[in-house]
Amino acid sequence: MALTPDRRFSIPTIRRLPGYYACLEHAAAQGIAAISSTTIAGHLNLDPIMVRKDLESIGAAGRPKIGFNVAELLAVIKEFMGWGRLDELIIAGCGDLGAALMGYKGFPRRGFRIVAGFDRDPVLEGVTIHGIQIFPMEKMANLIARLHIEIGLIAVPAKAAQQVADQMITGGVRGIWNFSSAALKVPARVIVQQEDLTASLVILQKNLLKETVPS
Amino acid sequence: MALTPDRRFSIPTIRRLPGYYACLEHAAAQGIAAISSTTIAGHLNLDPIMVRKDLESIGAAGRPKIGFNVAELLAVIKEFMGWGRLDELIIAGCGDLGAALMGYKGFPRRGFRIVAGFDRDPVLEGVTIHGIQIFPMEKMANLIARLHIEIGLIAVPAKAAQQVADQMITGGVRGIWNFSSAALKVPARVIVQQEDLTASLVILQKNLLKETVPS
DNA sequence: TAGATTGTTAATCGATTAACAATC
DNA sequence: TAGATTGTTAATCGATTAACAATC
Repeated sequence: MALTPDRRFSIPTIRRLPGYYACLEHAAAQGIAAISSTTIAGHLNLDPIMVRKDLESIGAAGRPKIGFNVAELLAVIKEFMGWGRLDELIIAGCGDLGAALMGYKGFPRRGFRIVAGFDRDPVLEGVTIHGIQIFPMEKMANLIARLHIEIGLIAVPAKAAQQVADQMITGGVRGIWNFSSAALKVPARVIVQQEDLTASLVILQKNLLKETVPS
Repeated sequence: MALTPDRRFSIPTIRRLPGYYACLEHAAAQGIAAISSTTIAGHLNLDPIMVRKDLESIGAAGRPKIGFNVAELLAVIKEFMGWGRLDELIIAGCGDLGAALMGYKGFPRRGFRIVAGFDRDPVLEGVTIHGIQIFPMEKMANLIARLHIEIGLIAVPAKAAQQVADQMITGGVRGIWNFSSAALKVPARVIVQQEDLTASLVILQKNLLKETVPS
């Protein structure tokens, strides 16, 4: 039996794609039809070879001397990133961070829709934030199951995160995007993507430090 | 002249450290004095060897048979991540996302303080969000210079991002944490850390997909 | 002591960079 | 055609994983 081609995608590549996309949108807005990997790389401070490798890995093809067709490339990235499809999410925790995520325009623009919010606080029950209704936490598992939601966002304090995760898993999510600092215990079949904004900030800081004190 | 030891830190390591920290805090709360790399790894679904390597790279030492001293390890991570120091930031764009970042409790807990917000909208002028005052955009460069701010957060729409970045650089920031999707053009000495939340979401999605269709 | 666990050295793996032939 | 740019194959680099000796 032939092995599935094992569609290999690398996480660094995925992280760079939004940059390429922004760059291409910019070019498209100026009516540019074709763009070279060198030009893209120049805008983003990257190696042109890396750009070509990334694009090749997602199935884009360019033409020697000409470069890559802008419209075509936008379409390929959009397809690969799944920005055409619509994916529904739910969010637990509608405090500051949760409310911001509910209103974050990047999600709908990229095909992600938060269909419901959940919060422990009874004051928020029935309230609508950015057009999304908030329900009591007890209803979460049931709603996840009924709507076949696959991904849940956790934006509750660290102390409550494990319990919330358990309820999400009971409902049937397969992936959790965890904005709390808690280290979640989940069954192997469930995937947790940890998001720690302070880590990003520290990386930036350390890079500044490196700049200041070169070896 | 001796080379500076070229303190090598790897970005993946930095991304994992908050997880270790959370795990250690949990252990500390239970009164556990020492913990093995295997235990930490088990909680976070990682390889114990990787945990040891990470800890070694930031200068932590354990003892055979015993493991790592919890309190000591917490201190080493805190020191390495710079969570003890206080670092001041400013933010441009006080809309949904900006306001959320201004209220994000993870920052003060980790020694980051947003000292001022800036927004184009005159309605917001003088308004205080989460205790942080908002100023008109025109005052940004001057305030950055006066307070010697080194890092600026950009949470404005993509279209306005470049102009805002230029003003930050005029003021003298050395690092920009860019939450907009715009590909910023900056001088070589300025470092941009791009944050694209939808990229994280796509990575989670792709991992779910991989789970479903194993080769 | 015996066994568990660290610390270190080597092997593997994957991502980035380089070299260069193919081609429009 | 000549030159620029892609696509591909090889080399390098860094991070992860493995093996094992040191040690409490």
